[in-house]
Amino acid sequence: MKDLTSRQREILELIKSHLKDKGFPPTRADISRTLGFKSHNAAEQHLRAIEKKGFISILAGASRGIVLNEEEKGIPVIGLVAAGGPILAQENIEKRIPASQSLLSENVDYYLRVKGDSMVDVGIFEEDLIGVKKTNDIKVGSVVVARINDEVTVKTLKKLSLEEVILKAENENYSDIKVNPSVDELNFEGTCVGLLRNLS
Amino acid sequence: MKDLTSRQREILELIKSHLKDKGFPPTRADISRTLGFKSHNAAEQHLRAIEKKGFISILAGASRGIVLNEEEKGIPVIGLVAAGGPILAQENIEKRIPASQSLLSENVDYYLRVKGDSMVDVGIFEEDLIGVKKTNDIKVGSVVVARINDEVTVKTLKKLSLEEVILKAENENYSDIKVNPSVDELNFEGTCVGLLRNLS
DNA sequence: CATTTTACTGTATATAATTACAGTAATAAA
DNA sequence: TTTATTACTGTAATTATATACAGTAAAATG
Repeated sequence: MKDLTSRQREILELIKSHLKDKGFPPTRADISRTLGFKSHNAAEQHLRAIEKKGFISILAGASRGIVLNEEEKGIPVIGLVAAGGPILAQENIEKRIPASQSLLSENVDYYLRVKGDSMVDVGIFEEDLIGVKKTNDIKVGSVVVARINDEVTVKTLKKLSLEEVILKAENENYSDIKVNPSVDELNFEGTCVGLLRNLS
Repeated sequence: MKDLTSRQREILELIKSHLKDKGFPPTRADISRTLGFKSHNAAEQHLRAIEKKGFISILAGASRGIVLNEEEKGIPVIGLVAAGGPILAQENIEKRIPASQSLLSENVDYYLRVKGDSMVDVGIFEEDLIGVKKTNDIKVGSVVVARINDEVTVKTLKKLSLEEVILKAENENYSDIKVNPSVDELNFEGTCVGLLRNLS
C-alpha cells in the first residue's frame, strides 16, 4: 500500500473525523468546503487517488459512499510469559482483541497471558491477561514486565539502582530475583496497567 | 421516550445494520427497497415518527442525514448498590464502558465494583470490576452475585438446595454465609464471568 | 363514535451529490 | 527533457436524495 501525500492524508483524516462527529461520510462538497476548494472535483480527484492507494473504497452512484479500508485493529494478545520460573518469551500474537477506549483507562499496548502462580498474592493468576503499557517510566512498587537475558517475567519492582535491581514475586513460595544490570541484560518491557480475566 | 411500534423498531434496526455493514446511514430509497415500500415517502414518514419519539435526528437537506440518538451504549458499571432497588437502576450506574466484542464483554450484562476483601483468595480484590451475566443458570462452584434481604454480595456458591444455600467467602478471615431460602429473601443476580482491574 | 395514529401508495420537485470533461500549474520521477 | 503525479479551477450533466402534498385504509385511542 503506497503512502499518501500530506494532502491526501489530510483528506483521509477529514473523512474519519466527519465519520466520528456526524456519523456518516462527507460529500465532495463537504470536503471542498472544509479545505477551501472552489471545485468539488478537487475533492473527487483526491478521493480517487486515495482509493487507488487502497485506503478507501468509493461506492459508485451512492451519496457519501466512502468506505474506510482499515486493517484489523485491536490490541495484540501475547501468549507465553513466565510469571513463575521464567520461561522463554515468544512475542507471538495469539490473537487480537478490539481496543475499547475506556476498558482500562490508560493505554494498553498489548496483553500478556500470565503463566505460573508467582503473582497470586496481588491477584494475578495463571491465564489472566495483563494489560501492558510500553514505557520507560517504571516505578518501584509497580508490577512490571521485565526481560532478563531474553527471559520475560512479570514481577513487582522492589528496587531499582545501577548496581542492583530487585524483582519481587508476590508469592511466599518464590524468592526475589536480584539482577545486576551490568552483568545481566535487563530490559523493562513495560508496566502492568490492568488485568483481564475470563471466568466463563 | 415513547415506545416505537414494531414497524418503527424494524426500521431503526435497519438503520443500525446498514450503518454497521456499509458504514453510513441508508437513504429513504434504501429503506423502501429493503422493506418493499413502493413509495419513498413511507420511509420518510416512518423516519419522522421515529425522530419524533426521540430515537434519531434527521439533518435537513443532508443526504443520509440520519443520526442515532443513543445514550444507552456501553456496559453499565455499577458502583454501590442502593438498598431496595434493582441493581441496574439508573442511580447505581457509575458510568458506562464501551462494549468491545472481546472475550469479556460478549456475555457481560454489567460490571460490578467489588467492595471488601472477602474474595481475595480467588484473585478478586477491592475495587476490581467483575463482569456479571444475568442468568438463572447458576452452578455450584461458580462465583455468583447474590442478593440476601436487599443486600448484594459476591461469593462462591458452595451449596444450593431448597433448604439451604451456602455462600463461601474466599478469604479465611470470613466464614460461610448460610441462608435458608424459605426464611430469608434470596435472589441470584447473576454469575461472574470475568474480571477487570485497573492498576494505573 | 369521532379522532388520532400507524402504515402505507403515488406524484412531483427542488436540491444534494456524483462524476465526467476540459483546463492550468507546480513538482517529482524516469 | 519528457512524462507522470499532485493539486487544483471551472463547467455541466446526470443521477441520487430529500421532502412536500394529496390520498387510502386499518387499527388504536379517547
